[in-house]
Amino acid sequence: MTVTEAAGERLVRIGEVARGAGVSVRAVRYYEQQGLLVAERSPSGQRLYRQDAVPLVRFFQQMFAAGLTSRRIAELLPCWDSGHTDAEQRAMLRAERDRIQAKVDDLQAALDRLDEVIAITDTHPEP
Amino acid sequence: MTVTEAAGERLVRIGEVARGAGVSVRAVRYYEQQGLLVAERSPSGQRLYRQDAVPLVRFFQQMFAAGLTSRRIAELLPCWDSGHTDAEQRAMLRAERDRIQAKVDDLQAALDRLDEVIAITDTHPEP
DNA sequence: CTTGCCTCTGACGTCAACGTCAGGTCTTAG
DNA sequence: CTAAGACCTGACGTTGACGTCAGAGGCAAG
Repeated sequence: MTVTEAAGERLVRIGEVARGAGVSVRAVRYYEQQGLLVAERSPSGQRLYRQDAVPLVRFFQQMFAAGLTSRRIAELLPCWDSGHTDAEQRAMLRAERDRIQAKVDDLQAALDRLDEVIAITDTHPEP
Repeated sequence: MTVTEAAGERLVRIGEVARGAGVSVRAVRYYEQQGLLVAERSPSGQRLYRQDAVPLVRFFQQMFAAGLTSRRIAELLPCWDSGHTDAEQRAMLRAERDRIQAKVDDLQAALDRLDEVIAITDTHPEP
C-alpha cells in the first residue's frame, strides 16, 4: 500500500527470500510471526513475497545485530514505510541511536584492552 | 600466586564486590561457577575476595558486553595473569579482536541508517 | 505416477547470563 | 539476646531469535 505496486510484480517463495537474504526459512517465518513481514498466500497456502522482502530481511538482520528487538523494529517500521513519525517514535529512534552509540563506545574500549594485551603478548618471548 | 600477594590484604565479602562492580551478588557467584573468579572461604563458608576482584568483575562485564562468553574469558584469563600466551591463545585473541571490530563496523552501519531516518523524519512536517 | 524437493503448521529444544525462590546459617547492631 | 540483614546451597524460571523434529501436503520433472 505504501509502496508503488506494479501490476504484475514477480512474487517469490520463502526459500528464495531466505537464500537471498542469507537467513533460514525458519527466520523468515519468525519475522512474519513477529509482525515484521507480511506475505500473500498462494491458493495452496504458500507464502509469496515481493522481491523487496529480501533487502527488508537484510535490514532486520542489521537491526538485530544492533541490539533492537523484533518488537522494537515492528514499532519503528512505520517510520520507514511512511517517512514520518509521531513524538513517541522519534523518542524511540533517538533512544536506540544513543544506545547503539554507547555500545560502539563500549566495544571500542574492549577492543583497546584486547589490543593492549595482544601487543604485550606479541612482544613477549615465548615461554 | 601470579600476583603480588601482600601479607594482610583486606578481604571483602561478596556483597561489597557486587556493589563495587555494579553487578548482582548472583552474578559474582556465577562467575566463580564459570571459573572466572576464585575466592577464599571464611570458616563459616562465606566467600572472601581480594579487592582487585572488583576491577576484575568490571573487566568481565566489559568482555561480556563485547560478546565474549564466560568460557572464552576463562580460556584467555591466563593471558592477563601471566602476560604470555601460547599460539592457540594468540589466535583466539586475534579472532575475538577481529570479531569485535566487525561488530563495531556493523553497529556503525546500523547507526548511520538510523541517523538517516532521524534526519528525514525530523525535517519532515508533522502529519 | 512417482520421485524428490519445497512448503505448511504446530510444538518443543537451545543457549547464556543471570533472576528468583526456598529454606537454612552467619554476623552484627542495639 | 534478638532481630535484621547478609550470606549459603540448590534448583527452577526468564528472555530472544531462532533450531529442529514430526507429520502432512504441494509442485515440476521424468
